[in-house]
Amino acid sequence: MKRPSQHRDRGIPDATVARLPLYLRALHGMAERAIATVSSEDLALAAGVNSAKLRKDLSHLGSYGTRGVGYDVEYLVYQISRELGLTQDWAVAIVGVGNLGRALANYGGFVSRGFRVAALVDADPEVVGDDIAGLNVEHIDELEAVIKRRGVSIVVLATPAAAAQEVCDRVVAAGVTSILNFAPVVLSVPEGVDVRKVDLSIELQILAFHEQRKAGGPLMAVDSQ
Amino acid sequence: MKRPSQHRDRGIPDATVARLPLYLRALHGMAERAIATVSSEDLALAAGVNSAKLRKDLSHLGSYGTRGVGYDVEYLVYQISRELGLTQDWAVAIVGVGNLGRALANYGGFVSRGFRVAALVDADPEVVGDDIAGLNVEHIDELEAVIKRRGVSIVVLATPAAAAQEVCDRVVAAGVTSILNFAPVVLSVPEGVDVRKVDLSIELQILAFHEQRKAGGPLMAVDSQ
DNA sequence: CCTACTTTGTGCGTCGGTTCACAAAGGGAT
DNA sequence: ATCCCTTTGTGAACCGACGCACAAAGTAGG
Repeated sequence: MKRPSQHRDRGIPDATVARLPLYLRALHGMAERAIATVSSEDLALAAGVNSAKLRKDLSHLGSYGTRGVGYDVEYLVYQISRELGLTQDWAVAIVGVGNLGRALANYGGFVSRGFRVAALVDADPEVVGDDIAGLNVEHIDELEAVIKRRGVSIVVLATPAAAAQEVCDRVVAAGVTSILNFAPVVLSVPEGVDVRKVDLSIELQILAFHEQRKAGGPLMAVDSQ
Repeated sequence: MKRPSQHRDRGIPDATVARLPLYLRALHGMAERAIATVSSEDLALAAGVNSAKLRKDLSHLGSYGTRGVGYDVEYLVYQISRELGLTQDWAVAIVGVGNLGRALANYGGFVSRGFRVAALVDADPEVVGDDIAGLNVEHIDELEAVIKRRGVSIVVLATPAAAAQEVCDRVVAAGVTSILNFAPVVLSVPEGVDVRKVDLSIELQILAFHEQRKAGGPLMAVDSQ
């Protein structure tokens, strides 16, 4: 009982998954401007990728396009959202309410994509109890209780580097299997737990590398200043 | 027709460049703990990569290890820093002093890697003139002047999405060729300008995709144990 | 000096991802 | 209905990255 048209089991490449949110963002913009259908060429342009790549990416979800016409914007938004799991509501906890944690709590981009900041947690008694972005900051001692009570399934780590691994261990022990880590440390987690890391200074260092190349050119003789 | 191959191939793969900051971070930690030499195995563990990959990455910079011994920590720190261009001082301007811009201005990870936040710029008269992280927020009208006066070579965009492209155009026109973009838009820039983007909600969406799979997505195909 | 041991540097098979190019599929006009 | 035009979906070549496995190169000890 094999369906030739169904190849959406396990087989979506990581590189494709990483681009789906990009397409989704471009599609949302088009939906707002009341664009009904879009060609792979135009969508690729809006998302900043090659059109062949876009078509191949979308083909992994199924055949949602119409040859000679393009893709229906609304329908594609729905299909990608469903594939990414954005049709459900995700409760996110932010641990570490420093400058970054605060910025994240106030960041509008989360809410608009099916993510709900359900809890803020910190260790500093100075900030525990504060109201930030309409949420009460809770104490780190309550971490496990908060996760269970609020049904948190994704944790954002915005703690100092030194505290990240310990907090990570605790949230994993509490059943969380998806972590977004802003602390500049390599977290070690058991099999089955997903960690994605964002390191702001790493991005700058990569830019610096290329900038240095550009500035120096083939002859790197201007370094004495 | 193939390009004549350079004797010294200065072309370091992008994947390698992206990992060098990771190695550097691990090495700094070791230097602080007074570790003099380190094997590829240990360093790879600390950086969270495969040891063969690490050795191959380092071999692109030169033969800085000693067989049977390992790598000299201090020396390797210097070599990687130099390769990344971190031995010089980079002046960074942050445009957009909202929650995120504020967090970035206060983020310690920049300064410790050779980056100096040299200017803060915003359009809101409410925040222009404020002191944040020891810096005076300047008005967007002064953008070009500030870039020139402070020798800014890297710009961090933390503006609303709607303003990002216009600011981008202006900083590019002012001679900046390296941009770190936090705004959720695809920037279009001329050839020769590097843009790296960080989109917080994209990372969450990727996590949600995998989380959905784990939880039992379209098919309840949960592995036993 | 010679032997035993450690660790680097890399050749090579493999794999995933990107891109090209085109046949297949649909719409619209006549 | 038939022809022409547009655009998708994909086979296949290409390209870079990954990781195994091993020879080369070094240390240490007798």
